[in-house]
Amino acid sequence: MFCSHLLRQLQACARRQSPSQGKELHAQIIKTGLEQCPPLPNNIIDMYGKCGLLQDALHLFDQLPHRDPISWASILTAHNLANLPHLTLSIFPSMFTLDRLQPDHFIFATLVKACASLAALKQGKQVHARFILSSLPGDDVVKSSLVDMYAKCGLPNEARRVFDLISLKNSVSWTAMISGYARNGCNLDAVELLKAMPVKDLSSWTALISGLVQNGDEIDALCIFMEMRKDEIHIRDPFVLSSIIGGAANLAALEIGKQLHCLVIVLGYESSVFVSNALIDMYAKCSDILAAKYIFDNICQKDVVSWTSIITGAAQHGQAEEALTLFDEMVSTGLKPNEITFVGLIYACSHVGLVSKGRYLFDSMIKDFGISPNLKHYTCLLDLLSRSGHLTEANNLIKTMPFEPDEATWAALLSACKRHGSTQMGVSVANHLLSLKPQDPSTYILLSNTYAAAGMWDSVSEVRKVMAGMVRKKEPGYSCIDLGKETLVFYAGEASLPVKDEIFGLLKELDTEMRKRGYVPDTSFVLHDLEQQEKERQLFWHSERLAVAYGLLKGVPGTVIRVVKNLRICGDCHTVLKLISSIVEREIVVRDANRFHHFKDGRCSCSDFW
DNA sequence: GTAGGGTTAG
Repeated sequence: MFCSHLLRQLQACARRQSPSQGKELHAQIIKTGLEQCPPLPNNIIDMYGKCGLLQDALHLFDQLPHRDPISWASILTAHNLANLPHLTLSIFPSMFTLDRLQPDHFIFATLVKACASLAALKQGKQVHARFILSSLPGDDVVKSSLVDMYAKCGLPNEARRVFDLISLKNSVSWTAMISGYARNGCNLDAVELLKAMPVKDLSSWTALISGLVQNGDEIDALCIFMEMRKDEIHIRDPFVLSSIIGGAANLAALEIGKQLHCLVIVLGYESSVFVSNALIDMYAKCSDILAAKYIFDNICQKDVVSWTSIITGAAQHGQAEEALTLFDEMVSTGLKPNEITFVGLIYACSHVGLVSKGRYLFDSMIKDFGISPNLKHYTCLLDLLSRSGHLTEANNLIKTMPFEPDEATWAALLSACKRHGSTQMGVSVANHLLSLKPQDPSTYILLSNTYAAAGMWDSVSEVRKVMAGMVRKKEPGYSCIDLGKETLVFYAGEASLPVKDEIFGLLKELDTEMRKRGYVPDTSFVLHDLEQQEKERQLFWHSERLAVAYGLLKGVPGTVIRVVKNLRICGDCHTVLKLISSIVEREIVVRDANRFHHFKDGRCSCSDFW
């Protein structure tokens, strides 16, 4: 009787996830002498796991004289909950060797989940095989977990094969499969499956929308979100909101982002930390760093993602001191930074040339916070060193770091070689880069200019040939401007331009004023073989200039002009926009494929390096 | 005691 009362209390405590009450309850159970009375021990392990007290769970688990499959399921789940799926898989074999027990369907599902979160296909297949050979291959819950595992390993067709074998599909099975399709770019299959679902619930819509966002199909995600609103689905939890706000962030679509923020308020989800974190990131990526800070300041329970989002936001906007101050504040509140926090911090340092501070943070991350650096950390560090002229050190780093450098890593080094006039190293880096068959058009400009500077004309023409072959396949450069009442997309060149004459007139007028102030067009950013005058004409019609001109003509006077460009901004446009910002005394913010540029009073927040 | 849908990265 007393035992069942304690059992209920344990379960309630696990649901509330209250560690202090849990410990108290355990102490009470020890006092009553019922500690070994089944089923209490397994429930205590489960409670500790759900309250985030893995060490306490393990301590009790190790002391148990008689462990059963439930004890094992509880301790394995505790490891999954603590975000340690690797340990879930590595302690599992002791179930045979130590206790001579066989896994049941609960344990299979837990193991598959661990494989899914690690995207560990090989181990996932091993668990799948063992499940088929076990005496319980018909369990639908395990099958749903397998659907998710195959989807997360990038095999939606494998996932579908298992999905079709589920005898009684519930909301979880459908959601796993829809999410799997959407995440892997099978948008039509995902939409079709949602339509085929007998009872569509909020989870299935959320799975579709967030999968599309994760796969970079934000426009599709927004369309589906509007369809969901039309269907009058009750948004009973904020999952879908944080997803779709992330979509607006990736598109740098400020007006849509603001509307979603309104929806958050209307639906009463302002207090969700997930939503607030997504809003911080959205406003930062939409270049409204003040709004991002406002959201951040108003979060009651800031977590590591809140801090990392605002630190990264400040860093991307060139506010390095602010980012470093925020970091100190974060540490003083007792929160532990994660690996992403350090990417933001080193990035911040590299943009203002704080070399020793950046190096210090890199070392401190390893020594003081026990975080081992990944490729992004090395790329940031390399960027920091090479930007500030430590080219030899940077070159050594790229050769000795324990990761294979990718296009962005080499391009960062090459860009620094160019800036610091190191032709010899530039050529050797360019050769590496070219052999990687780069995807980014601006990489080709960089390569061509490097070879041209070294007088290697054969290599220049080779670069141009490769470039000409791929340019038709690549997305053309464009710039968007959002004026609230309308959003316009401008492509380079003068064809089919709205208010063409007015734009031409304004740009011409500005060009005259710029030349008075010493502007000479830098045609090294034009890759095609053209006469000087024609090259200048090409620059004149670059999409970012058209968008800015339109903003000056049609936007509310005095407001910030915000432009989003899909490629990197060209060097000549960078010079031009600096000049324009001082001539017209307006702040212009351009978000290009890589970073933000705040042009104000003739200067840019990126310190002329991008 | 098990499975799905949410935020941060050059």
